[in-house]
Amino acid sequence: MPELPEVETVVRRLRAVLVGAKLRSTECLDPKLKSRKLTRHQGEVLQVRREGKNILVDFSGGNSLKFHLRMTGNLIWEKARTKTAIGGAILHPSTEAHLRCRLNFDRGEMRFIDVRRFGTVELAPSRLVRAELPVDPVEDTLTGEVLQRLIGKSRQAIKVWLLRQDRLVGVGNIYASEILFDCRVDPRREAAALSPAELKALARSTVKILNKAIECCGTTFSDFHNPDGESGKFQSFLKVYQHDQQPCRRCKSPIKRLVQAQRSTFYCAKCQQ
DNA sequence: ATTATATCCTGATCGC
DNA sequence: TGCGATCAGGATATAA
Repeated sequence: MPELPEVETVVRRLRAVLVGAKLRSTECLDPKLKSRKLTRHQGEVLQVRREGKNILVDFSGGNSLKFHLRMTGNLIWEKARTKTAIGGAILHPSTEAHLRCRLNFDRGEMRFIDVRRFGTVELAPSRLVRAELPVDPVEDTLTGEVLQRLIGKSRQAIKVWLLRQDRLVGVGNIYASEILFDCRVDPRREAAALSPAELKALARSTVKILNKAIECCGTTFSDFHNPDGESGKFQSFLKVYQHDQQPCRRCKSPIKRLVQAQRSTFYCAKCQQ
């Protein structure tokens, strides 16, 4: 489930292989994605970057390909091979079944693979894509004061609020639970009711957990892989997510699961107040 | 204005 | 062995 760390992992790898590459053609296998604009697009890649959970591939000529992986999307890079008698790249059968889009570059092929087909790709002018953004929580610029301003008078539970991409981009369901465990804040607390000290701790934990996850190249539960097909490593550092009934790492009391806004939340009722 | 809910999809898993 | 029900969660459209 790609959240900010998984998307950042993809962006870093794609940047290394795509900058300077020339897009020759694009083939959409999923009719849901097919657009004339997209399939006619060509050009040289200037940059690959991330805005929240969006992946932006900037092209010469002022347009950008904008990908969103949603739940199960993967961007896989297949380096061009020397021509063989067989010719063309060989696809793993399970991969082929969920191949939605293939982008042919001069130096290889990028494949957009997505089991549940929630993911999106569109072509948009780069400058429009660069519209003003919500706060990106990777940098130390996320402070308690900033959180306080963003939260305002919101009465949503803090766990639900953390998932709001219109205020703070990048946090998803897995990291929201992990962040709140790290700073010992109860996920059911009303956002606007958190004290300045709690907001400071929340800001610090958010930056800390997301950066740690980026270092680990993300979390792989079932679907996520980087463009080289490798899994993330952060799943071994998860302390509450999917740890229902297991002893808390700090106090040994059983981790609880609850549902907020139709999403699972995991927390320790004793540690998190 | 904010907040809650239904929807988009498919595969894995579970109970019968 | 299979069959239907349920769950997984990012973001948006719609409802309240």
